[in-house]
Amino acid sequence: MTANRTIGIRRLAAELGISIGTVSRALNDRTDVNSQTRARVREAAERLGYVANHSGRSLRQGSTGTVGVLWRVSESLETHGDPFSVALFDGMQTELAAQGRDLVLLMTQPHEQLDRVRRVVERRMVDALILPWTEIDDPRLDHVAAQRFPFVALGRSRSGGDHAWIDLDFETAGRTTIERLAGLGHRHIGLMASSRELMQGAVLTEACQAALAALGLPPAAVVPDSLTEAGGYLASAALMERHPRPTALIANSERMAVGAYRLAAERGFVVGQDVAVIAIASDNALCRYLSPSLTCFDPAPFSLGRRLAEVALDQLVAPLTRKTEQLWPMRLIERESDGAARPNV
Amino acid sequence: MTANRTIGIRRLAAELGISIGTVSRALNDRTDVNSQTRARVREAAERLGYVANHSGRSLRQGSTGTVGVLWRVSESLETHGDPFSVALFDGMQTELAAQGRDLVLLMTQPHEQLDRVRRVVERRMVDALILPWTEIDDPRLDHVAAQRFPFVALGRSRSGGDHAWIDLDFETAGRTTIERLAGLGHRHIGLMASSRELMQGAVLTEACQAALAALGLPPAAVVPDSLTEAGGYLASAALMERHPRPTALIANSERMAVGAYRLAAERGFVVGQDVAVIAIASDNALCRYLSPSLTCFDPAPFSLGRRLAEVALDQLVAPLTRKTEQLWPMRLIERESDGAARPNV
DNA sequence: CTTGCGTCCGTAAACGTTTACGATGGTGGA
DNA sequence: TCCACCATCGTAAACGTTTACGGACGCAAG
Repeated sequence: MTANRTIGIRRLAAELGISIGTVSRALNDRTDVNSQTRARVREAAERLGYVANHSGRSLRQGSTGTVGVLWRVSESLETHGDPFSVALFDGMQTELAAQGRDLVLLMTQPHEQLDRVRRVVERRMVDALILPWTEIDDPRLDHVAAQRFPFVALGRSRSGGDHAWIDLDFETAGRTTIERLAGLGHRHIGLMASSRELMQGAVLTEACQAALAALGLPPAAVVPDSLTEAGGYLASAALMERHPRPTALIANSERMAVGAYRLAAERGFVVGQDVAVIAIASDNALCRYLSPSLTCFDPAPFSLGRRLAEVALDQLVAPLTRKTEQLWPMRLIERESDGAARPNV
Repeated sequence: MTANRTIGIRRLAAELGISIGTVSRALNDRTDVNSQTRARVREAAERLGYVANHSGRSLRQGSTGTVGVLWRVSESLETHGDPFSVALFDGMQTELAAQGRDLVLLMTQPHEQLDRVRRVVERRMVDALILPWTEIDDPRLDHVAAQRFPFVALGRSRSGGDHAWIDLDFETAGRTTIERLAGLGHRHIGLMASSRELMQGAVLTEACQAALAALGLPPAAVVPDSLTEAGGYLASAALMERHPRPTALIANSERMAVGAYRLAAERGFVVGQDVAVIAIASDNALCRYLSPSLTCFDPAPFSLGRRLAEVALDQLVAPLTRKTEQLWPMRLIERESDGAARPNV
């Protein structure tokens, strides 16, 4: 193993006594190259460990062969991680790798998100963007849409024009949850929604209220807060002060549910008996090992990631023409945290 | 907002009536440019939204301004996530952003890791690599070291020559754990180590045995398995068959501990009373919300991430000369899963 | 024998930067 | 007056690819 500099295409061409054009064509599977020379080139490339330089290639063809996904990492950080996102990314990576592309994870603090998007778009650091967790008015979407940059959003939004999106089916999940709780005899339901900016909070709230109205039940008491444990603690505290006191709580994240568990324990309520808790959120190990285990949903995040990557690549070939708009189903996972309603104290 | 193509440096130069060389110098804070022209260029760049193209720049200067980190995502995937890694990455991102660089997360399935490293190194897709979770004989380290590619490993290894590394201080953690258990009266201790390939398993095992020997206690029974819940279940099952039966179990990951919890429940043992459990692993929400809550360690992963990024950049400026070798402390977090020893049944 | 066509390959021009080098004009000292 | 020097800027050559264009050659049909 010589300690030489990286081997380039001309070094390889010189080695073979042919021109760099032919080498490039051979490696890129072009038709106008003899199959025998192609084989020779392939062999030499393999033998010398040649791999095309990434910067050179992407400079020439104006594309990087990568798709970027934004990852807001703030609230994940209460030493909690983010199982849903991890599975999502794994799905994306798998799909992209199958197409010979790479996934680039762009971690950002929430307040830096727009700046980061700007830089990435202007510098053309990736070919397309995947933007998770849309807000009702989302400057990120507005920006990429205005720049005609290919992207797909996880979640709907008022922003970004009629862009491609996939969203979790909070409508069905909300209705399912309400019907389930109603069937268990619950009449007074509290909803811990996400903070007001997030689109999913609005969608979920509307879905739940509509389902309650359809059943002739009184509307839910809604308290928005952040999707964190602290948020769930505060929201549930506010809800449990209401009269009549809710016998069931719906949380928009499993961490909020954890906060509600903590509050319930402090107030002497037994989750699953005195108060039912259902999380309209993605299942993970934490949900299983809480006691009582938490009833929640499974959105099959790996598959969702694959699909998102697929749509992102679609946008690449025909930006803004193929508008995917898709609701993604979530399967209910029944556990122990929700039970029949008890008469209020 | 015109729907024009991306604005390049010559467009910007033309707009100002000066040459592209001057524009480039102005934006890159070179000395040989009039401060007045510099200001004009700055203003125009801001106004027109110019940002240097990433491919062009990195092609020219032979560096990408990014640092890559490998993320093996297989075992994280039992819908669990990976809180430790997330915090680690966040720290890296923070440190790199402060230096005007970017972090690139390279997700890979375990069996693809070496190929991925090869491609990334050859194509010069990043300037340096951070390689977590070293194996005793680690082909990834051998490869990057042979290519003289700047990198830092999280964990020691027999491979890679005398490369830069930072490792969690399993020695101290192991000793602390053993002394704590011994103090509680435990005599027979079972150790669920990682699978044999991983370096940390070997280090931890040796540390525990040494600490036991120093106290005059019999060596621990060691059963290696994967760092997953399933692995913990199997390992603890094997350990609890031993005679004398261990009154305390040490797990090398919090997921292994979860597996042990499950086995204990099935066999009618009460964790924290019949059997003590300590995880020599990074704390997270799951550890807190298990019942009983899990005694484990806090390695301050955010700071660790920052430090790793720092060392990676060190390698960049002086590859292979500044050899950082650092043990990273872990703080014990006392919870409910370990208690005084009971006489065996 | 010419013409035409198809196959294969070499030439060279891009892609958007950075930077070594040289040119220009002005200023100060001898 | 002349020379040296400095500040500032333009020119052009890289960086490593891909690809449009055209040339060379062989072969079949006219």
